[in-house]
Amino acid sequence: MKKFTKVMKALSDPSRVKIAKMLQRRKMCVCEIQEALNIAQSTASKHLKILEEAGLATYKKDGLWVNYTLADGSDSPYAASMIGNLRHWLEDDPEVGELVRRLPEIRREDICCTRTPRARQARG
Amino acid sequence: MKKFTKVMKALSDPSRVKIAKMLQRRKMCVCEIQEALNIAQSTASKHLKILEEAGLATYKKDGLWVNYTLADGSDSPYAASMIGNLRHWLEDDPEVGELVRRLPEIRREDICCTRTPRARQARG
DNA sequence: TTTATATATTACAATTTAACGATATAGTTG
DNA sequence: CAACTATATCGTTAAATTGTAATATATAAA
Repeated sequence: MKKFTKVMKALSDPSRVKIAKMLQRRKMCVCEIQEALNIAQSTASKHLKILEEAGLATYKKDGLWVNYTLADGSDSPYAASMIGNLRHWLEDDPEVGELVRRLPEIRREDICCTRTPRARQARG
Repeated sequence: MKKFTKVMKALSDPSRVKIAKMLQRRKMCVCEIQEALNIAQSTASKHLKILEEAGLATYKKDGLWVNYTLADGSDSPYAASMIGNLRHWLEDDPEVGELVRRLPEIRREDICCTRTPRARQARG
């Protein structure tokens, strides 16, 4: 029961649904999601944790970066089913559409590394 | 988006999931659900309203009684899908099992009508 | 080893939710 | 119409949720 309601709760928040729909397109790091949704970093991180604990998302560390992807559903049949459904659900939602349209412009190289003096110097 | 998250939110509460699993077996009035879940009448009524507004349940009035059933899903494809999934999901959940086992003993005639003097008199 | 940086965690304010008792409403019965 | 009854709604309270800034952690680079 808990395992089921956890998946439902995870998908009951619009921000998390949007994250899921973006991860459906490509892997993303926390700062890319923060940028795409225009939310605080801690907020993005927390949402991702909730998705992960429901079995809807996973991550792989790559140095400093943490790449989140949609889970394969092996953790939870409920999550598996919802991930499958979300492939076609909400494809024509206006908010999701706008997000997806802007997705190519959301690149980690433009977001994080350029913000500090040292980083700026590094790229000239 | 809202229509989707509404379904998810409705099913993110254990009491409402239990109600859905009971309605899967048979139609029920508010006082039967109140009795089955051992909750206040106003609580049962509110849960049913949330399920109804998500497109997961409907009701038909029959005199004083209001019979709730699972919806046919025509209101929302998301609700339709979840109703379908819930047919097999959680069938072996212990809490749901216990509820379903006790379901035959939950009869409106034993619950509501017998509580007042006049009702008692009416049935001798 | 010091500095930088991407992410996670914590602490807290604001909002939402769930539960209840009390009351209102709608329909029934005498 | 007056009493009764099943359900809905309202007002309140406690708990959970959401979002944020501040801080901690882990990894990389100098």
